Amino acid sequence: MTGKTDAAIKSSPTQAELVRLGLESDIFSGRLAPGATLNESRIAEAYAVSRTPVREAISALVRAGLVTKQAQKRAVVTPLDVELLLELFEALAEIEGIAARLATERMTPAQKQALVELHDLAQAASSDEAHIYAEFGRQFHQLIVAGCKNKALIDAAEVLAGRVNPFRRFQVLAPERIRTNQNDHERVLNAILRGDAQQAGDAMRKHTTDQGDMLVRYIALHKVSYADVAPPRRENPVQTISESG
Amino acid sequence: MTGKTDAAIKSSPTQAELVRLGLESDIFSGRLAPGATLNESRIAEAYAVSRTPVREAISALVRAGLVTKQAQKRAVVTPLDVELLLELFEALAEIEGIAARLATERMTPAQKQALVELHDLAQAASSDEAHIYAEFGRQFHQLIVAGCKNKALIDAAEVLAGRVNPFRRFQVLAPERIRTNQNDHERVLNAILRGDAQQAGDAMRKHTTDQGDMLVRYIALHKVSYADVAPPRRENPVQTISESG
DNA sequence: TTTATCCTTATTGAATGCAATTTACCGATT
DNA sequence: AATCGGTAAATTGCATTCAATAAGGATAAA
Repeated sequence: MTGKTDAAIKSSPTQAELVRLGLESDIFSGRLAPGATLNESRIAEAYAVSRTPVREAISALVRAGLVTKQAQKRAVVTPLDVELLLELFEALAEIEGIAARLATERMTPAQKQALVELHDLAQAASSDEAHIYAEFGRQFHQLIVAGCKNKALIDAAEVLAGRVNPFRRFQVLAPERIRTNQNDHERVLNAILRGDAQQAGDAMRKHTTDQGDMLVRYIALHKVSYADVAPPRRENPVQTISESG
Repeated sequence: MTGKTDAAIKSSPTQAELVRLGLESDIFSGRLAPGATLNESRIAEAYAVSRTPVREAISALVRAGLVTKQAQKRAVVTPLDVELLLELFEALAEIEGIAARLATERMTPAQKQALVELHDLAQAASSDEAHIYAEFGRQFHQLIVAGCKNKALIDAAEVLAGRVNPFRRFQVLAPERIRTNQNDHERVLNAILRGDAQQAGDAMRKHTTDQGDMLVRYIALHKVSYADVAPPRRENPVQTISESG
């Protein structure tokens, strides 16, 4: 493989897929805030592709629930809806609870060990930047969900976690909240190590429920309004993909 | 402006959406069997549209899990995979169990009444054609899931039920199996009416688990092989959408 | 000033065309 | 006979283009 077309980078991942990943990242990071409108042409320009793959990417995000769209109208990043957010967390809590229950009996000793190590890492990181701790927290949940070894369930959990993602960034992890979080995780972890599936499931469900309540309360208290989330008028900037080579 | 384009029928539902619904129906009915390949051009021809909306429809089905596709390769109707089928049913059973538990405390009296009536209707229909009873059974599950009043959970259940759908047609409902099914439903129904959420959830989960086991056993026993499901060579016919007016 | 209506522009939905890749076919070699 | 390679045909991914619809703004009326 020598020259080929200098534009063609690598076709294994489709253009549409690359755009999808880019937009998803923009949404998760808040560069595309809930309520922002998506302009196909502008996105196409930003990613240096035609509108076709952009449309595919957008419709994928619609199916994932991250973007909302009516026929003939502009796509918008799914707006903040406290009602729905609570429902998402309720569903996520139930499913993660199930996953934890199943994982207790399905994780290999090595996987349980990995979970312990991750927990300890998080403990050590808890004094560092909050977003570092948050990442460990996310991985903790992910490891447990993966432990249930049921693709369909893992999928469902990922979809829900993804939909909740854009709103997590509103949540500031105060040191005290990190402590609570860590205690919750420890309770789940101990139940898993003890082999008490029921208890693990219950603890996990309660933990995620609490997380949701906290987030919703934070949003309500700080009056995170539509305006904070979606600039009312101005067209939103779109991240340009960085060209490599 | 009287005539307009005679081809343009009505643009509220998108072309892509119409094609998606058509393909979905073909898959559920078995006209497009698991393992069959989807040819964009041919489908486009059959539906009298260009390939663009067809591609959108296909990628929607991919996201729903009904169709499988790798970049640059042909899309195929997701093949029969007993392993995965068991996982799907396990996940569906857990989620429907949760839904039943929540529904017990959230359904209005009117909704519970509707459930009772549906159950009685099914009872009466149980001696008729099996597929009529099957439809009532589907609705019974659907009413309960809807009763949990959590959009996210309802969504998750629908996705899973949809993925399992293409394989249900292998299952012949023998009179004796209908009896068992009806008994299961009655157990769930009684728990709901009694207000015993825990019991309703457990009964529901067990019921759906059993359904899955039955289906998988049927498939194994009757040696439903890949060949039965996917004609190895021949291109598959595609249903033509019926033109109205 | 506010509100409603028309008109212009911006934007989406879909058709068509082309390059790149995969699949199918066929003869050569072991 | 089966496997491997190479070539032709089929098929996908994407760009481009055009018609149809929605959004935005100016003008007129209240």
